[in-house]
Amino acid sequence: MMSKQPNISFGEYIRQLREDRNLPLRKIAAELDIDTSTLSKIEKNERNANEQIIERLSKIFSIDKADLKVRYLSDKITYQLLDEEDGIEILKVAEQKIIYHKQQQLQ
Amino acid sequence: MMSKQPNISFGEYIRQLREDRNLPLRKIAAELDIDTSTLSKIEKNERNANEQIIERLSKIFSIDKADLKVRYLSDKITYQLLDEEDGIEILKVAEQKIIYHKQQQLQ
DNA sequence: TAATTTTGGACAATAAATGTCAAAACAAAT
DNA sequence: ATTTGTTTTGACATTTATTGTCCAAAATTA
Repeated sequence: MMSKQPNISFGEYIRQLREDRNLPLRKIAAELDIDTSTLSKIEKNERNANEQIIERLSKIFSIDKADLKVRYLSDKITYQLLDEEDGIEILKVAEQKIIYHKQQQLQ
Repeated sequence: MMSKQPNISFGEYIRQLREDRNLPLRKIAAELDIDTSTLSKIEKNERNANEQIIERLSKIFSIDKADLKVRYLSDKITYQLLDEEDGIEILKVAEQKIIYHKQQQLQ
């Protein structure tokens, strides 16, 4: 389970990591091999990250990659359901379906 | 809460509704104002439905629209997380985020 | 076998995401 | 207040994904 600040967004989280270390966008963007402007947008949740970016961010900041991925994907799902009436129930049903599929995979 | 067969997919579900009534794709597709082939693909989860289609399906089959939407969106989320290691945890975190946002909206 | 239904592939048109750049806005200020 | 560095914003071309549509083959049923 994630320990701290589960309700901070993915973008806010990596911005926090970066600012804690007093690093400019320029530096991290270079390490990620993306444009400064793209990283700025990722930190403002206006652009998507991807597997490679998450991988590299986890290395740069020495954090768990799986944890970062959870933050990223949970954000995306949250965003998809934010305007839905039955967001919570949709998640519950999705959970049952995933459990069911996992079960099927074992057979 | 949805009562029956929560683990059947959206496509399988509406196919079942249709076949229970012995109706051809042609007829339902006409009512939905979409191509027969598109409806076939929706029933095989190879194409997306949308708000209008869900709305009309719920009327055609006299079922609850919200329920149908839960089926549809939970399917989409399930599909997104099916290959993820931490699918369940991602959903839990998303749930917390949604609850948090809902809470914020009230203030 | 004929009639009907269903499927799969193809295609253009539309929409969404991506990578890139340049200029504007902001902050350091000392 | 002008410089210096950072961040944000918008624009744009390119790529990728989705949509609507048609048709022919495959499958099903009569």
